[in-house]
Amino acid sequence: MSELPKAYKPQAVEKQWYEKWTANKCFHADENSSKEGYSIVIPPPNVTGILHIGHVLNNSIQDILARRARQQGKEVLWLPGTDHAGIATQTKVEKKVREDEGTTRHELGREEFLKRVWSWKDEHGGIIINQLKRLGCSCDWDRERFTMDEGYSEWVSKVFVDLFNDGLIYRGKRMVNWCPKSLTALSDEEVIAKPQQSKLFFMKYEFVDAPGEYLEISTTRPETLMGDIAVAVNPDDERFAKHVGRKVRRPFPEAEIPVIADDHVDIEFGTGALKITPAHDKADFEIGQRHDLEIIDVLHPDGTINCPEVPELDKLDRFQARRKAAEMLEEKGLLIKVEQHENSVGYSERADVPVEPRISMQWFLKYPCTDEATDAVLSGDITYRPERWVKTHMNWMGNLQDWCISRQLWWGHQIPVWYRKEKVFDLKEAESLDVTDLKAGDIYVGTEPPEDGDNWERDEDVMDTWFSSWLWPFATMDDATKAKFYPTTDLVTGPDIIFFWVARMIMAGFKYENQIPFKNVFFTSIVRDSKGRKMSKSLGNSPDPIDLMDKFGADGLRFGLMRIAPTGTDIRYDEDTISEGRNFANKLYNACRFRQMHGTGVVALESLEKLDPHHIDILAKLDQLSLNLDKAYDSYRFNDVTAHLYEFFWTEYCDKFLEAIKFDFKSGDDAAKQRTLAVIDTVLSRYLTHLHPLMPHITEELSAKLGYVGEGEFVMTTEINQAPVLAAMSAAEVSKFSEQATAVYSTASNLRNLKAEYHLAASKDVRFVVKPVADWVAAQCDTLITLIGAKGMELDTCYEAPQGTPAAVTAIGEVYMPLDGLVDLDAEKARLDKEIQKVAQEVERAGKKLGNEKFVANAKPEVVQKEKDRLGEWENKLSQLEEMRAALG
RNA sequence: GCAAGAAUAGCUCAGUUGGUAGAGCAUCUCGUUUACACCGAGGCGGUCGGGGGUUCAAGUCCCUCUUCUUGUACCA
Repeated sequence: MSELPKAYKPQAVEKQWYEKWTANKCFHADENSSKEGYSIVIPPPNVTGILHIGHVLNNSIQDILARRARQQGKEVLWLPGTDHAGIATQTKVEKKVREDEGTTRHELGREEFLKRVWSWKDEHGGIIINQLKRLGCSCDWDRERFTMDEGYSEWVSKVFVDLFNDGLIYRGKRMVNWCPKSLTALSDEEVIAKPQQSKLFFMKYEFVDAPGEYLEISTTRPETLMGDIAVAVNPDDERFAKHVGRKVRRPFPEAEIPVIADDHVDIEFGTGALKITPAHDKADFEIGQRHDLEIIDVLHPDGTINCPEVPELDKLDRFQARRKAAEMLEEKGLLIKVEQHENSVGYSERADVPVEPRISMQWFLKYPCTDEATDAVLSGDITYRPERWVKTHMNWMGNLQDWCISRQLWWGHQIPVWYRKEKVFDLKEAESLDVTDLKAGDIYVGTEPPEDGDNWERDEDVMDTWFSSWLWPFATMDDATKAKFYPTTDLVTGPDIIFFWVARMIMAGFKYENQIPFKNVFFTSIVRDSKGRKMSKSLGNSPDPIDLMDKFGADGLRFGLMRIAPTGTDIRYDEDTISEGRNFANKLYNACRFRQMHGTGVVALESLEKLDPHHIDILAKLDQLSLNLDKAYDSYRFNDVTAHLYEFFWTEYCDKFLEAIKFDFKSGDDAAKQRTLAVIDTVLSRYLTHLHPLMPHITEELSAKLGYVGEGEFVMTTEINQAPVLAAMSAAEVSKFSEQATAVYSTASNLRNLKAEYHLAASKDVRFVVKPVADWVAAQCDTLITLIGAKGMELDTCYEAPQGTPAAVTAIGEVYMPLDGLVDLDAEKARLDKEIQKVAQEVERAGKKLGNEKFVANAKPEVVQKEKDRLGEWENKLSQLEEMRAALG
């Protein structure tokens, strides 16, 4: 055992322990184990993504749960993996292809492009995994999965085919969310509504039968007016009812369109007349359906105008076209005014551009097992923490829309549908396709390509990434693993993907495994910056966790983050909190270094005989810590876990206990020293085990260095010892010692205070005289001297203090601080008066409360008793203080 | 609009059946005594967002208002 350096350097230590754990297969989950199973599947991060602070929070919690479960003797599976992240990854690679090769994916062709994506994946796919390892994550890496690996892809196809055969998947022409940048359809969940400052254009359409007479219309999208096929008014709108059935003139391309009546139109909004563009607005589309209106699409997929009849606008970008169309209206004298108007616009989650409502042929899924999934959450078979997310979940479940699962991308699971070549055109243009079309023999749906493949053409689209993710809890496991570890125990994820992922996994779980996929869902907080903003790359406010680990260590980062990880709300990220984690690691390290300086070899605690109050006290607090941790873990209160660990070690162990025992080491009494070392070893070895889930590396390091864990053994694989250390001692005796220790500590605090008031904080020459309250005080004087930093402490029941001797009433009795030549009578009088005033106030307050009959009658007996005890103490103190004050004249 | 959450010390946050408001950081004063200055001792700092109510007693329960966050709906 080598002497430890003065400050803890986590970097090398952490790396070394991770390697040791891996080499010894500590993370391996044995599906044949007879132990109780515990399992978590990781929310798979984007395969080419990099770690951000949200991942750190999320995965630290999972690691803490997994490590704690191992310590409780469970067989633990933490199953890791990554997600192919269709749009995000494809977009990245397209950009790279454009930059590096000056070409596009279409020029390269599907096969060549996919080669580029795979090599990008191979190049960057390991980054986030290595970052998780750096963090200390105890995943079973032998079971690492990827949503596009072979077995997983088979599952995805199988599920598609199965749901198709069930009639739950169909193809149809629908109004979908179209991303003009990624050139693909999106699900409703991938559209983010953003409030915007828009312009509301007021324009006028001339009545065909009455030239010079106009109908006023308001719109935010003049660039789509070429697609107008009608103007709608509310049938109850008295202003316009008479116009229904008349025709107005669309300005360009010029056309006569009818005025129709529809309830959807809001009389209050704008002019009360709504232009109907069924191709470019969801509501207009529905109105169009009701009135059997023609659909005129005036946009290209990329958001540019498709309207050769109006050359001024044709091929313009939609936003340029908006301005241009307004100008054209103005030139024609048809623009009345433009108002500022706040509305919200749907943005593509990935590409961050406004989505375009667009009619297009897509594959849709009717969700399976919705009833079972709803019941599972409502009945509590699946627990949500915080519970309020149940409501959010239910709001969504109650308003389910069919899921648009096809994407016009190449990177992903290609839809396993083939069209007979000679009919491919008809089939692709067909209004709808579903299981009934299989019978005609013109489409083929299967996990394997059709045998006469040359006669078939495969659907080009791929599936939404989430269509693979929703199978994650079971598609990642083989049968033996499932038998042991499914359903999984805990799922830890962010509430932002409750619809994307959590809710859908529950439905898939019921559909394919006939049961819930997980028992508890823990939703983490969202980490925000100090101004309360979401962390984002574009804002540049997202700290790099790797930098933080370089600076504070993985353990420090974990501990610091967990200290502020609440169960409910968002957390504001503050680097100072992380540095507290580093400081704590250093404190721990130095406390262990202090132990090491007093000899090698673990000293066993063989007996509780002859232990001092502060020994018993710290052991009692250790036992209490264990109980507190159980409670905090049971309720997933990680900030409580952290707070208990912090408080016990820093305040109770270091600030109080370690200071108190320094006298044992100075005294020269070897037996006393050995007893103290035994207590230290008991506390440290257990404490390091308790702390391990939060700070896995340093706890292994120190346990090994101090010999608490043998060569080839690990804290992480050691079952936690739950038996109380003080089991052999009666509760009454324990509390007697604890009270004595508490009295000593509080007296130390009082006397330090007294010293400070006389500017003697630094002086160690001060002597004290005590009028003790009990016999046991005598044995505590040496400890007190050490704690206070004083020269001596005498007991003298009959002590008569010289006039003006500073004194304090403490838990061990009246204590005097004789100061030769330093006595200032007036100062001491003033100090005592102040103290008396304070105590008198307390006596009055407690007296008043106890004088209140209703309080005594209604409050719980223990509350009343506590108040009585307090009053007694204050009164006692007051009379002592008054006595001392009287002695000064 | 609807729903959920939040508002406590200068900052970040605790405060679990109502019973004398807490921690860390920051700041100030002292201090390198055999672990640790990534430290120790001590101090300063709060009418718990405003207003009402219930109660002997409210940070905690109820009502209401204000501000913020997050969903969600509508948005021509």
